[in-house]
Amino acid sequence: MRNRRPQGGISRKEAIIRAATILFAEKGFKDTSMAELSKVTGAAEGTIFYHFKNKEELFLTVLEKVKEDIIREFHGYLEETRFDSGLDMIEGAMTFYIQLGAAMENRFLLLHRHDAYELAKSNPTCRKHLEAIYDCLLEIFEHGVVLGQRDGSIREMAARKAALIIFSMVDALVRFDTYNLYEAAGLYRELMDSCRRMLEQRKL
Amino acid sequence: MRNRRPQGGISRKEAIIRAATILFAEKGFKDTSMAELSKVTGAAEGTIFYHFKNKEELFLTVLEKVKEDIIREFHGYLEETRFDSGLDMIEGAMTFYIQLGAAMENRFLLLHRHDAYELAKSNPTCRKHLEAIYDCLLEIFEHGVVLGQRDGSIREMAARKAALIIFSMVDALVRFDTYNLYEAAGLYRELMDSCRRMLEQRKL
DNA sequence: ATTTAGACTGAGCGCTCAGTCGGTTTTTGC
DNA sequence: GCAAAAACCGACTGAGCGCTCAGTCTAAAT
Repeated sequence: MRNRRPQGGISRKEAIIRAATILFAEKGFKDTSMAELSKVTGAAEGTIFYHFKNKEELFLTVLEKVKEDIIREFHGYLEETRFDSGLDMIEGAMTFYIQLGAAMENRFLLLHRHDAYELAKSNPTCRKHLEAIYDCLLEIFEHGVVLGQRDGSIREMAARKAALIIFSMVDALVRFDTYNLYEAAGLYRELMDSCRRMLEQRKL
Repeated sequence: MRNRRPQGGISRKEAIIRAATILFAEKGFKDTSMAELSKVTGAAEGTIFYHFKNKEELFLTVLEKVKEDIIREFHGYLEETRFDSGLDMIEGAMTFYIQLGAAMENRFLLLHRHDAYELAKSNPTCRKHLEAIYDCLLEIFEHGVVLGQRDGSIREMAARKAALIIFSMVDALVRFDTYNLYEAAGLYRELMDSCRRMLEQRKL
């Protein structure tokens, strides 16, 4: 009955974090009970509270891992990819964001819930994690806009605002996909096309 | 101590619905307790369950009112406004959506939470309300695109997809505003400008 | 004045939950 | 091989939850 070393070589603590990520994402913070988490992981409730002093701290640990995962993925992508123009860079980043949204579905779902934002109101650590994620994402788009304006592929406009608009568009696509409201694949081409028209320099 | 007829001439049931709308929007379904709702309205807990058979039915009643409010507002707007072109209609509808998002902040916040979508999975009535709201909104944008394509102000593209993209853009702005992530006013011009460029016919 | 039905009450019930604690097992360092 | 430390266990606790119910109050009908 005892199951000390969980399968796959990962530690019990790590197993709890992974299971919690899925549960928090799929059911939300309030609707995830420690009893259920205990059942899923095979760890006793006491064990969970041995590793995390309370439910909120567990949530914060989950969010921190999500932050690290997302930032690592994006930095990895930027390092191993070269772009011909700022517009190219933005399109590449958009595509990568959409792919990542599919590959890391439950981590993105967690970010689309209200739990983290509510906690961020009272918890500075939580706010820091969220800011770090969005800063990373917005910076990439913003940088692309600035580059594109230098190389002439993108029209003059406030770079941060453009980044926010682009971000809201790809994020909506990821949302549509996770909620099965509309097949992301079906909207992808129109979205990229619209975004290019929105940004590119007009020939006078 | 007794407070039978609540102030303002509205019935006790109506007062409960209004208070519940605010609480569900601001704190979410789970984090709103009947005890708190009882305190806020001045009605005993038993009274709430006299009017609504359970918490879920109260939530559904709230959502139904929200649906009616939003649809009424949009139909009213469309009836009393004339447009010069399809593109004009879309821009008008976008502006109206953004204004409505500010004027009916907590009703929109309710729609941006997960509660209704989670309930919709198991409750067909809930699903119907949500579908009615989004059908109403998307139809307006879609109709604008079709009109614009006929009058030559909008380029050829799948109308439903264009409507989804436009909707996701204005909805993001309303979200930025309610969460105080970015002042909606500061993004408004760029958003409308970008959207026009995205949609309009290109001179060859 | 009496009846009656609908609106309303609040103590209390059964249950779930996050978190605790005393004790046990496993791992580690020597 | 042994002791100390770390990991783990699960029964338990008390607070808070949605909801019930036996009964009270009010206003209109008779």
